[in-house]
Amino acid sequence: MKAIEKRRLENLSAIFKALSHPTRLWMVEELIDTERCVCEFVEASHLDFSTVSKHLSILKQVHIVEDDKRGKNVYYRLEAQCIIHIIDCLKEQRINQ
Amino acid sequence: MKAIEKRRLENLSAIFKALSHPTRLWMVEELIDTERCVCEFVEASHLDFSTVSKHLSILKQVHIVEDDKRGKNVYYRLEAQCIIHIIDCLKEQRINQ
DNA sequence: ATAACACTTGGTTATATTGCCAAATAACGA
DNA sequence: TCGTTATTTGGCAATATAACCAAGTGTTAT
Repeated sequence: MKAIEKRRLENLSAIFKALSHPTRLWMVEELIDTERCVCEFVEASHLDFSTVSKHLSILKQVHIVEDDKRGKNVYYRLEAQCIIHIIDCLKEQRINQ
Repeated sequence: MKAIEKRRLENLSAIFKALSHPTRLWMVEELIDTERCVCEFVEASHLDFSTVSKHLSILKQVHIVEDDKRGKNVYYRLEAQCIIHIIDCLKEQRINQ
């Protein structure tokens, strides 16, 4: 396999990897209709601030979300709108227990 | 968070997790227009037979692929057709290096 | 039967991921 | 300025993942 093809597969799989954790998937769904600051995720999830921040940075790294700082807060919103369709599409999918 | 909601997110994230490895993504793309037996993936990837088999079983568990045995070979094909659109959709996606 | 082939499964080791805590940074208010 | 709040970063321990090898299963060919 060529190096460029390997790189393409690594990049694409990184996006799926970002979505492969229940918490991050929940975050993405939360961001579908509104932006949220980190503290809102912390409050709703009961996870540590650092944990939430790291999850969001993984989503940000692959451009699924984008952020901006306003005052003391950092607000996150969905950047990759196509994620909405993808999640919808996969909701049909069966899983073996 | 309710248990049923937790389960839903775990199931959905399992699908993304299955797609989150370059080798498995490559396999899925290979299966878009044709079925393939395990040995074809082994030959093309230079990975161990057991490694290839395990990757395929992860894809099978979440119903992305299905298989059937004919003679000595096990043939895999794409079960979740919507994966094609998903991969197309994400090809547009940027990644930070 | 038994040998060969095409897998799958179990075991082990190396590496990656996830969670928390503690410390660093940055903005705001007193 | 100093303290408080909001967030990020670094470090560590527990767990999960991925690779290989070896052994097991099932089918075909001799």
